[in-house]
Amino acid sequence: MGSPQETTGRQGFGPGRVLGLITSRQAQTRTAIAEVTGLARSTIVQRLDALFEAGLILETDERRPSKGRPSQVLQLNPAAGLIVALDVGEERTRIAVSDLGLRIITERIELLPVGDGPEVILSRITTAIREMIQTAGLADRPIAGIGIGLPAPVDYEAGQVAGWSIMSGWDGYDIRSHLRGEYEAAILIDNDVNLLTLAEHRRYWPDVPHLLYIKAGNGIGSGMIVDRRINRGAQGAAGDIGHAHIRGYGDPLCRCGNLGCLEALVGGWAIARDLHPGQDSGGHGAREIAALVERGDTAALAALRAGGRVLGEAVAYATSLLNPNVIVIGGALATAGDHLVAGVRELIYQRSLPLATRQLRIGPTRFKSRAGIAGAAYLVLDHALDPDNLDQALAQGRHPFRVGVAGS
Amino acid sequence: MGSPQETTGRQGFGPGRVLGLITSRQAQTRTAIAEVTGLARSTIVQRLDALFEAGLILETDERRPSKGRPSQVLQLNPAAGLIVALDVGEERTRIAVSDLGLRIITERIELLPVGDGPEVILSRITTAIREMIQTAGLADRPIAGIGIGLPAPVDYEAGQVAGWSIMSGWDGYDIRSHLRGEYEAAILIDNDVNLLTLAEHRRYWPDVPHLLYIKAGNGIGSGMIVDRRINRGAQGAAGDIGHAHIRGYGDPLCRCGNLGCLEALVGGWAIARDLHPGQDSGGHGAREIAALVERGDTAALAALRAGGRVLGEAVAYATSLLNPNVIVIGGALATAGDHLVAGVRELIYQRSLPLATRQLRIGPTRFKSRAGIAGAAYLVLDHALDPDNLDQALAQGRHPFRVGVAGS
DNA sequence: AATCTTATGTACGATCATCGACATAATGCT
DNA sequence: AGCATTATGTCGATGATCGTACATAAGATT
Repeated sequence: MGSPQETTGRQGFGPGRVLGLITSRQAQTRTAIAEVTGLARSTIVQRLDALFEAGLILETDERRPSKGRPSQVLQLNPAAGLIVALDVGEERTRIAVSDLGLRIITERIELLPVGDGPEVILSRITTAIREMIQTAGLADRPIAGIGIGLPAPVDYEAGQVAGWSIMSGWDGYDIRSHLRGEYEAAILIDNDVNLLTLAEHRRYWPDVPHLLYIKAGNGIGSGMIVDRRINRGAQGAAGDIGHAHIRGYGDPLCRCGNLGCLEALVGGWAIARDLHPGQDSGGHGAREIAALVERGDTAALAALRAGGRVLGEAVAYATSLLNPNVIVIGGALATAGDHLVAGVRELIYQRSLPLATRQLRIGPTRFKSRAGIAGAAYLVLDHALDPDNLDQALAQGRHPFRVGVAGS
Repeated sequence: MGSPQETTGRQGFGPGRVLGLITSRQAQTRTAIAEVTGLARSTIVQRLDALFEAGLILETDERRPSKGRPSQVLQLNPAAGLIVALDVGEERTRIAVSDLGLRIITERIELLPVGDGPEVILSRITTAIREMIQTAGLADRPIAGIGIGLPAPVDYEAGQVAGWSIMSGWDGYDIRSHLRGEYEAAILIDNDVNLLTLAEHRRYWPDVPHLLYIKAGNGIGSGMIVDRRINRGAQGAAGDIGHAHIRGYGDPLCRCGNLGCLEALVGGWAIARDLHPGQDSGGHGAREIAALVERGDTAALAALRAGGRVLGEAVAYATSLLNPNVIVIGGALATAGDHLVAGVRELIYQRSLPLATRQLRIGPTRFKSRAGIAGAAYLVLDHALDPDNLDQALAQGRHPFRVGVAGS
């Protein structure tokens, strides 16, 4: 006991990192934290005092029994702040307000066609948020941040839509400035698939360093966790494989104007198109397929399985390139029975290298309909609880959730 | 001047990070460092004293002129330690000893078939290193680390070959333990293509966050820098695209036993096979092609260009997935004229999304034959100069290059 | 019920990092 | 040559941080 030089090596354990130990459940009692950090317990008490004073932590009812006095379990104070999570879709936007424990307090879905442009949409969203917070009687709680998922490539640093997409009129629009007038919280904007990926990772695979997420809905997209962090790529376009060209399946016309895109082969609209040529599914092929599978339509079922194999080609290649620990498949097509996932699995195990597949786990997402919102919330949480941000704010006596500089 | 709250926010500027400012050329004089860090100049002098004492930095002859007393430019002391870099190939191993400025002091190439197994090879390498250091009169200099590139998937943390490859008999062999008896320096082992990627990034594109490297030689491999760091994947197999299946080119037999691998289409041996069916190039197709192109052989030239287009399909898909800033193409095929690169470029600009390609730069590597060694050296340098390692060592009064715990 | 064991609260002193001030050095400018 | 200007060297004061020591709390054990 008390062997020398047993420090954790790395110094610099500010309040932020201590909070990190608590939220990550690595150490939740005072003595445990002292042991893990190697710091004196008195020092830890100092850190915790700062966190108590800022209202960031609470003592739980729970006590860990021991042979002596039981220890008090500490916890992030869920009521320390609100998280506003937005999942912006092509036609509908899901708005949720949750606490720091990611428990949703209010939720609403607004019909807002993104084509109406950012001014209109953002104003209506702002109104909705204000109403929701008022109605729920939460007006006094500080907002830890606003997380927004958009169906477009996003320049995460700049907080702007980064290029061509369904969101015409949004490209380059300064979303943060628009909302900054209303809120002085951090505003974090990301691509929707990235947020699905983040949610999946944080919720179900937090210990895994590399995860590949495939969204198979009406369109096809992907996101990836590399070394425990989202990879957004140079322009925020990483994961945009929907319009990658896939040889050998007859190059059908894609809605982007090119031929033979992955999406034109296995996107929901494409599978619907192949199931009953001539008819127009009205752009909601994925939902239609899901409905058919529900009814046990064998043609739809076979189409999904075949689509899975085509998708599997693309995923197999991505597997060779990225060598993930886990592949998660989401989107309307993935959750319509196990058929798409089965097709993908089939091809991956057939195609990829044994080394890369030996320990690879492939499966459908376990989220129902709130994955996007969860991702947006995790984004905010990760930012709000970031040790550097926190320590800086606490050192300056500033409230940790009030935005510091011009920063994100 | 002296506006309040102008601190760099992040505290914890130990000697390690100060050294980082110097080596990265962000701030090379005492006053400049003080400005950048926001710390008092006297504090910086303390940090520098520690670095001087450890022999890690030097004052250059260079002085930055100003209106008053010119400032002293500081520099990493290249003679503070030796870097041993090993580029292990299938038949030959290149061994280099360099200083911390990455200037090669001695170099040698040994004929060592990896098939002889780790015991034999490593023993002969050890002998060679000892001879080289003795002959060059460097026996008194500490070794900052030994960097090893292997033509196989490598578990970087464990320092072991991770799966099937040409290196039969190496799988799971504990390379570090073998060398640990001889040296007490850090021993860092990585896949050879990862080291090519690292070298390319550090030497030519240090400011770019995302880089994709393609090695087109006899085999095909790749490596990637994601957020300024190498992505090695779950089992160290990231980038292994040589045996990914590519549809639509007739599925020729690959040397791995499968059909239609990328390597079987555009690997050096495959192109040579197509140029003169029936003959056996003796396994050195890439060199043969390079020689033919040198002589102006039009058939070889056309084959290379066509190969570039096929390779381009794979690279285009990787581009969509990763959205890199830069793609560098290396290997014997890439440096044989511009034909392969031209073919790749052609396909990428045709296939990939405009957003991802608008600012994308694609080109051949500028390295000649020492890229592998450079990568191994950078690996060691990054480790030896890692702020956390350094600060810990200095705090303990330990020499920074003597290995601390059992660690890497 | 008394005792043991472990967690927690609090206070004081030692240590360390950091800073500000003053002295000195080296060049450009007049 | 002398002055202005900027870089650097050095030292003591300050303040935060940390650890030890002692006191108290709460349950387990006997």
